[in-house]
Amino acid sequence: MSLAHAILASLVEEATSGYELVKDFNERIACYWQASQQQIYRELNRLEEQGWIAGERVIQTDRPNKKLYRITPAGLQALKEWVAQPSDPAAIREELLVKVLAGYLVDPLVIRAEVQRRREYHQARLEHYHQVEEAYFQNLTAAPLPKQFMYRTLRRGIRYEADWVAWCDETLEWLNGTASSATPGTKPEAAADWLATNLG
Amino acid sequence: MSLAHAILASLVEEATSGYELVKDFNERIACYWQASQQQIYRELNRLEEQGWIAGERVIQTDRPNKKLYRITPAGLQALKEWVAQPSDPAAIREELLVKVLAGYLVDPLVIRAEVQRRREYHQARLEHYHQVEEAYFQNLTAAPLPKQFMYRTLRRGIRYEADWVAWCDETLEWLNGTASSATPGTKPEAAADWLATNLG
DNA sequence: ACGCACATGTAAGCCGTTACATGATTAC
DNA sequence: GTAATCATGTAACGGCTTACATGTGCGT
Repeated sequence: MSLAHAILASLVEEATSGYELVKDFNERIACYWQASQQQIYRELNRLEEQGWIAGERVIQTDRPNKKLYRITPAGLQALKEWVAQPSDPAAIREELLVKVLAGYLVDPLVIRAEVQRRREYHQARLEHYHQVEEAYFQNLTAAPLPKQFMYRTLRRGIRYEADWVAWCDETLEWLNGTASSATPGTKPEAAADWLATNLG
Repeated sequence: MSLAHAILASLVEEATSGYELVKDFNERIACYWQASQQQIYRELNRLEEQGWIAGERVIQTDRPNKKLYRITPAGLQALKEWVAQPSDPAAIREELLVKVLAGYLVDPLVIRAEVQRRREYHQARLEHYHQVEEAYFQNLTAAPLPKQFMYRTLRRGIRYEADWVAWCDETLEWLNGTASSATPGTKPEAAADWLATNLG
């Protein structure tokens, strides 16, 4: 039920329409929580039924009408209680790494192209985050608390993207060396030597 | 359908039982793909129905009987085709960062304790990965290709955990400064100045 | 007339989580 | 006897993905 709380957290400071929330999730929230348009509209309906948010129809003349949602006292209370509870790390399910693991089965050019593509993706996000950082988070010591907490989430996004770029770089470097000389479809030999190791 | 392919990739080099696969997923695969016991057994049944793997009952006297699964030629072909296709980055849904965003709503001690807890978690995983690295990935240039590709996935895990530790450290440092002087339940003021910014 | 930004929905199906369930063998 | 490891399942539920669907108002 964390999507609900991510929405609540976004509604604390100002009333927002579903359409605007979708944009927020695509833009500034995406670095730590992704949600689709369909998910968001459904969750808004649930939250309203539950009384944690209240929607208000706003008639607009220059645009289609919209519905503005505000967090209710009950919603704020629920959010605070949820924030105070411990949470587990997110599960990781990264297709690219499954493909890297099986990379010896295909033409090395395939993996190299894919890692290169990922590098460009993360590099673009990183540059965007840096622009946001420069434009909106300069005088942090003078900024209000919510903004300082928000900066912490941006820092996570920056680190995450930079780290991916660095992994792509070291992987590309390796691919340009050893792997380029290998023949595709190389017969796999026993390589899982570390199978016996366990996580405490 | 990537769990299926993660399983296929694990079965290429050797026949494995469901029980062993569960352990593999908890230990060496967890750094890029997490799956529960229930998921794995269900997926093994589906893969066998589809003809991508073949199971064989093995009678054991010193232990309960087990079922060994092998990848079939059709399964290997399917895996190769899947690996050759491009894949999107994984979706991130990190509860901790939603809580950090709303951190100004609660006692600063709550967030600090939670970030500290996360730091210890990632630090422990990092140390484990480093042990695996030293024990099993020393002579990489002489190692067979599959092992070298596998090392790339371990490197991703090492980087990921180290990056989290570093973010926790910089966040804790900040929390020990500014945030400790703030009163809990501070009234939120307009802080979402960067709402207008868009991701290309 | 057409495309774009704005604005909000429905529905099917798959995947993952949670809870429950059973049983064999070894070691203490 | 009882805990730990080995070994394999079933079932309900909820969340996420994918595809489809509708309509307004502005600018060119």
